[in-house]
Amino acid sequence: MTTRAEPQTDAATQAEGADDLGWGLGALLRGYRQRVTDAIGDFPHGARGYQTMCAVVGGDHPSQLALARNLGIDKTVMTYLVDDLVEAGLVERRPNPADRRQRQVVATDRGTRAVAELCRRVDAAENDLLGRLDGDERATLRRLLSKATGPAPGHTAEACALVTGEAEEADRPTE
Amino acid sequence: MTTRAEPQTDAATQAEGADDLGWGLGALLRGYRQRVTDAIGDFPHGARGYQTMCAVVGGDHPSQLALARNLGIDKTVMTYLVDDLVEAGLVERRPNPADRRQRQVVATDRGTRAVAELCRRVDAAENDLLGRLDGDERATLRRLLSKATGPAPGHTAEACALVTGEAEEADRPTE
DNA sequence: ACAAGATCGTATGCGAAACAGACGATTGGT
DNA sequence: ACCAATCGTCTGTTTCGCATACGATCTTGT
Repeated sequence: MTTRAEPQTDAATQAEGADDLGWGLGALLRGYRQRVTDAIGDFPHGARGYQTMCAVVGGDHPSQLALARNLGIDKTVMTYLVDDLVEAGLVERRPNPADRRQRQVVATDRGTRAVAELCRRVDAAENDLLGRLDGDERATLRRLLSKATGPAPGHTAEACALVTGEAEEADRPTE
Repeated sequence: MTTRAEPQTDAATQAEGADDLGWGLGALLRGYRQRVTDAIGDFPHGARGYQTMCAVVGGDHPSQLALARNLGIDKTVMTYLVDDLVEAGLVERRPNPADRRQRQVVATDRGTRAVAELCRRVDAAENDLLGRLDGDERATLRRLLSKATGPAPGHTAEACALVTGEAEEADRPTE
């Protein structure tokens, strides 16, 4: 069958080199989720719920859909995710006066305070995650990530969507 | 120094600042998966299958379990993932002569060629993903990711596990 | 050599999550 | 007033991770 090849061929090094971006991203995100989940304890939906709260507090999203797109999750998921946050008294759903189809998600005082508290713990978790990097490198990594993904979450949802997958259908002829 | 702008309240900026690492990682990984999925077409298990193939070709993993740990996926998933790769004629399962409990996964010639071909497309997809970054920045990002996650995938699986979440229980009590 | 315990791969069941489709409510345009 | 489009919700399907269990195999102790 001549199936076997030596452990490290040209294709091997090429594979390793071309793939370690995806691998590194995956590994780092895994570590992030793991540590954040540990850090925030029993928050409604774990790291996802926390990130949602951050987006609610940090940016002004006119609708649940904008929120969902920003975070890259499905709108049907956002429904019961917001449900649980409301039930926990962390956010409120209020009809957008400009367009009553949309429901604007705003944080309650308690929600804002909870996020501020969690942010400290998450910050510690992030520093733990990036323990192999010194201060300059951490700042550089954050800056490069931010630059690669586009403007910060809170500002222009449209530009963010370019990276989060929003413009894929528009950009891509067929699938 | 930070990319932080001025728009909102204390809690808002704090939230945004503390969270944009997780957000950036998630957004970038989403973009990566999206583009890679598009690029490789109907590969057995999409981006996951491709990454598995890369690990098979690039590193010498003694067992399916080592492979699964390296990629951060469950061993039960690895079973039928390898099943499908075998069925597609890309890899072969062979008992490890040193330990017949383990099944070593080796790439066939066809699998190696397929990976080499896919690597080119994935490389293009990655360059597209990092379109906002220039050459130096891309190299820096890769370097920082690699440094943050530990040694390269193929070499020391134990050290990789430190970041992928394997050693969480053993490592954390003191930290 | 034999028994006891640990490890690897596989099969199975359960719960969570993503995804697609459909529906009511609402908006804007004609 | 009608029609198309959008938003939020609901439902069903499929996938995925995870925990458990079991047979095969290795390791260790006696």
